Amino acid sequence: MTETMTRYHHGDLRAAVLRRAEEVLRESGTDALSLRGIARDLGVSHAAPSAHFRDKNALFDALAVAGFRRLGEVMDAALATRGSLTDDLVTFASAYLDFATDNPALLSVMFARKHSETAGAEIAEAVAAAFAHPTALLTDGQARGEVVDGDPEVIGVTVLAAIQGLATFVGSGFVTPEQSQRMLEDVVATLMRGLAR
Amino acid sequence: MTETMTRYHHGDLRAAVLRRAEEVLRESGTDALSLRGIARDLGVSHAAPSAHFRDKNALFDALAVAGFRRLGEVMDAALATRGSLTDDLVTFASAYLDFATDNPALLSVMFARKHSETAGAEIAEAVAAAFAHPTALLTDGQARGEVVDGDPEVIGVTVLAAIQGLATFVGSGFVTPEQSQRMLEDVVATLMRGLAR
DNA sequence: CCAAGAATCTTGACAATGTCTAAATCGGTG
DNA sequence: CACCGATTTAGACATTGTCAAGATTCTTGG
Repeated sequence: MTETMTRYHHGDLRAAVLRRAEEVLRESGTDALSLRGIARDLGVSHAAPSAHFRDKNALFDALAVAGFRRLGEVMDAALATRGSLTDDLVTFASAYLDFATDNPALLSVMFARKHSETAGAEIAEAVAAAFAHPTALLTDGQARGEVVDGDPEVIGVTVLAAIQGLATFVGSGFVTPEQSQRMLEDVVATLMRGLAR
Repeated sequence: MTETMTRYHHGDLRAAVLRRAEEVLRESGTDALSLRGIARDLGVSHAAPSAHFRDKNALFDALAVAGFRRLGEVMDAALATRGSLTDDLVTFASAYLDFATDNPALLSVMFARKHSETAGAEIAEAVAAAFAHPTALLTDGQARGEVVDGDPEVIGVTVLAAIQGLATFVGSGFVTPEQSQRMLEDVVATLMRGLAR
């Protein structure tokens, strides 16, 4: 950055590329992301990243994996202390929406449909880890008798889908971050209560 | 209209560009979409589309508007005949997921965050029209005493978010279209029943 | 009817980008 | 210490979005 620490050629590229790529994504969006631009910012030649990322798609794949990993960590941290099921769901959704608000471009990369076959497995693993939480919350809730019976996986999908939908609305700008906090609570309350009378 | 378009130079470009752009989006995805490629396919010069679309972003904006309009029509058609609330919700969700399955790239364009200020209003209108249905369904359900009381807007957001989340999962490939049909029914059932016990 | 004037389309040019190839440079290992 | 693989560089190429004139067609007012 400001520091001209010109190690000869080498440094920990790949990590540096990933870091800078996420920055660009957050600050300027997806179209502003160019391999040459990143290389320029890092002070390496334009083809240097190709040693670590075969393709631009490979970079996107790596960004998606890193994104899901970080999302998982964020949720782990958010759910470190637990309360009632409703509270926990709100906490979970809130953490997710904060992530979506702070990284809309990254989120759309994560849910892009271009992942290579090989990266797909890695991504699927990270997704499973990040999305295991609601199912776990529901399983616990069932054990405490707070939650209706049924396959926690199935019920978890509903919760996950609702929150993911909200995240999409926030990420696409149809809902402002301010509105999202209220909506989130409404959605969780509605989910808990159910629609039928 | 069955008339072949190739008049002199002119024809109904703009419409032709939009049509071809949707085709490319459906058949080859977003990165395969290039203004020059479309112009080539239509047999016009590479700069011809610029008369109708200032930017590539302007084309994306127009695609998003057209997409939401068509989505609204699809839902109108699907909900022409009505049944029980549960059936109607399944019908609605099914129509949405079919759309998402058939046009994943278009869907991601529709929910991209790059819409220009001017197109934003047009899009918002189309979105409101397309997404008014679940709220209407719930209002009717409330009138019949099938649905819990409360602001239909608020409850509608939950339904919409859940379905949108499923659509995202399908569109990104995490869920196959075959799985989505079962999930959809599970999600609607869970929504109706509620989580609390 | 016809002459502007606007809309549409073409041609040419430019910078930027992703990607490929060949050569140079570094680090570690035998 | 020499060698080999990993890393980086330099150069080249096709493609793309965009801009600036210029040509062509359509429209419209006098």
